[in-house]
Amino acid sequence: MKIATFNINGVKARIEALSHWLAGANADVVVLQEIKSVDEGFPRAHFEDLGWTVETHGQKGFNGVAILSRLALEDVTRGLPGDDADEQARYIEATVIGQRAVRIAGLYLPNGNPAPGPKYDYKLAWMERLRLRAAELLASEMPVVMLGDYNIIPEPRDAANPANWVEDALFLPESRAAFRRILHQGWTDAIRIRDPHATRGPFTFWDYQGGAWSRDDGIRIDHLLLSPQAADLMIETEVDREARAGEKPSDHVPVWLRLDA
DNA sequence: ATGGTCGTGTTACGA
Repeated sequence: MKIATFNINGVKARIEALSHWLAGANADVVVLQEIKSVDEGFPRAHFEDLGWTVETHGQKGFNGVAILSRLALEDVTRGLPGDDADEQARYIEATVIGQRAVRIAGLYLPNGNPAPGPKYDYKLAWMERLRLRAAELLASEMPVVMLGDYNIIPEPRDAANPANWVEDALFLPESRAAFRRILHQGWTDAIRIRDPHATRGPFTFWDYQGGAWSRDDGIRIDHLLLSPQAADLMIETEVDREARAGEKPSDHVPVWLRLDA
């Protein structure tokens, strides 16, 4: 089972780039972030005609997440538990039925800038809610893949120029500590453990501004976290870096893994 | 030193 995450930065603007990547990737499940669309505005029929089952959790203008799957989905839930007043569409879960059942959590973690401020407070509160949900997912003892745009640069080696990020919500010590607090529950950072001693990257995001892509001034903020039962099934994991060089690209690239499931 | 690029849905704001 091949499972991917892709922050597409607007599904309507990215139909061609996304369809092109899907045609070559041969993924079974894809979680999308920043669809920037309400559910009724998502080009559902386009992807259904290409053979995908589509589940969306959108809102007007910003944010929004979705799941595309070639395999059957069960028990789809929308929204991160823990705050009924939170109206931002950033979280969706489903169980994918392959050779085995795998629980998938697709997330778009708040950016949090500027920090300090209310947006940063919201980011940290959201991460605490994610920590509580992550603990429940681990307790299920299922293979679980919790993946998406975490808006967290875990370590200096995950940025080409870490000094540029020291006051940014993506890299502040409190943000990184909150991410580690979740990791240390027992999750595996798939891309990192593939190459534990890497000194640079691999990056998953390059800003549109200032020629960041051409200078390879990137950061690693899209992550795949695996429960122990999922980590035991991992075969390979990769960043599809070349997607950033295509026509009208997202500022993020897809990251994926293959499970023996 | 400054401003720089996208997408959405209007011409502001979030990233």
